Amino acid sequence: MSELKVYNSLTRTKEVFTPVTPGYVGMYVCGPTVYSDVHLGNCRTFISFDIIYRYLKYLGYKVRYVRNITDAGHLEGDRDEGDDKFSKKARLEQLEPMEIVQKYTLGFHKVMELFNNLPPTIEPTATGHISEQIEMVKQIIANGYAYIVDGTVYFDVEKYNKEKPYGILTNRKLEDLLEGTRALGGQDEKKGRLDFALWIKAKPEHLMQWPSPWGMGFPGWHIECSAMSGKYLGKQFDIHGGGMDLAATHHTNEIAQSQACYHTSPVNYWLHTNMLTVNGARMSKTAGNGFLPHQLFTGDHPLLDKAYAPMTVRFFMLQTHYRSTLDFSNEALQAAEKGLKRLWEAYENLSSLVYQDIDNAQLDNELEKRCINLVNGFDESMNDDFNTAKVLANMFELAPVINSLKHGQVLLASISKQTLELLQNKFSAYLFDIFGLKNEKENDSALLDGVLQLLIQIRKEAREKKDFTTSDKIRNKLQQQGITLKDEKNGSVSWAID
RNA sequence: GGUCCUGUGGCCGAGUGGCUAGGCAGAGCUCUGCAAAAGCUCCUACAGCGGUUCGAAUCCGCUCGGGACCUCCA
Repeated sequence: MSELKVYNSLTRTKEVFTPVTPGYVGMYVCGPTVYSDVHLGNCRTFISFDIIYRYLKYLGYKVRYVRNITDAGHLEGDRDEGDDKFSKKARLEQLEPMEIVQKYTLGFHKVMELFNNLPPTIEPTATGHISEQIEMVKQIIANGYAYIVDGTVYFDVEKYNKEKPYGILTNRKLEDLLEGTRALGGQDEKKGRLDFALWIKAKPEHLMQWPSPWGMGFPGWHIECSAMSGKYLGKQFDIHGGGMDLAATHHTNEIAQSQACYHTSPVNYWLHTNMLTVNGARMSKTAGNGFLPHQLFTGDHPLLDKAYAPMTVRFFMLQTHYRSTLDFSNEALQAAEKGLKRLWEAYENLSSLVYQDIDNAQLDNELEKRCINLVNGFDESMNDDFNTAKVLANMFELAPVINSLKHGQVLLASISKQTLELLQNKFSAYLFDIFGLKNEKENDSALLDGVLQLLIQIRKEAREKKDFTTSDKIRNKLQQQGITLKDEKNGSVSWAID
């Protein structure tokens, strides 16, 4: 089998993945800022990394997956004045800041569960790691890369850049960055216009503030990830992930902070997911074009024709590579819904096949070989920077083969028992364990099936008497209720909920 | 302005220089009391113009279009 290769933003190439400690992987993903509902763009990133997490586990790695909850300190805009988002929202909703945090953290977890994302192994909060952040800031000051102005601590970017390339992650030179930076207000305190705050002095009216060696304040925008990844994954760890929008500022500053503190590059592989777009423009909180998950599940949104199930959305996202932009549209979602249905039917057909060793002479070597190649292609594609779309294409190529085996167009003995088992095992592993899909039909109760079996029996008797009026009535009425009856080749009848 | 990404058939989308990805939609056929489902077949595209090459969707250059980041955002 091939080796796992991942696209590393730091080097802008695909590299063979070699963890720091053989057999173990440390992965940090930037989590949500919990002052409002997560939108689908946020969800895309978390789903992408959920797949990556699941695949690493499938490969046999023991993975420590850390995803933070940002619940402190983010300012509105690039200013040293102004409230943090939690205080502002708290005033609007007349709640304690920690009530806001609680509310949206619970909402976030609920959404992650609906999408069937596995929880991270550690989910640390910024407010729970204030002292770690303060210690890190102290160390950066001690190392000479930060300065204090009236209770606020700034990182000295220009000094840092003399030793290490500050813009390494996005391939930018400091001069270019300085040129591109617009003059913003409230920057008089800073020595350099790219300098960013590690610790921010709080005004008396700030609701969230903590004591520090520099007075009452709150942590800067980027230090929490550096402090918490360092604490749980070490000074140098394997994978750091997040949305592409975080690379230029947040991740760039994380690298600088960790270098300045520990004198080591914190992350070996930087993985960035691309944006979800609506009509070609990026979905974002501030642009107001965000879809909330519940709007999608209920269809309650002006741009949506109907409701879509969480698994349809998950599948929709799997059809595109995580580093490509994905455009959100009704047409694309409907296509995904139908495609997923077809895949489930193929999977159900596959699982129902029981091998019968009738005659080995009927083995179709060509078909056998084709099946094996397509199945082995699953791992090959995933090893190529998690190409989920390619895996799905192979599955769809196998679907007609599976369906033919089931419906008798092709004899089951055309493939060997081992190959059938290989298909069954790999489909199951990929659909459930790696892609994290679940069959929403599973909720169907035994009771419903019992009732339908009765109707199917009555219809069968009617058909035997050529009483098609009755038989069609049963089928049509059930269809109106959203239940489809299918007369199979062998005379049995199956049913499905649309 | 700077740093990048991107342009694939009606739509969505994968793509390692040579072997028509795949899905959805559409058309025809087989099966069937009729449907549905399933199977088979058809629809062979790579923004434009040059270049490299025996051979380019894939590499290079230019032109045009779209997008992201440089300011909180996954």
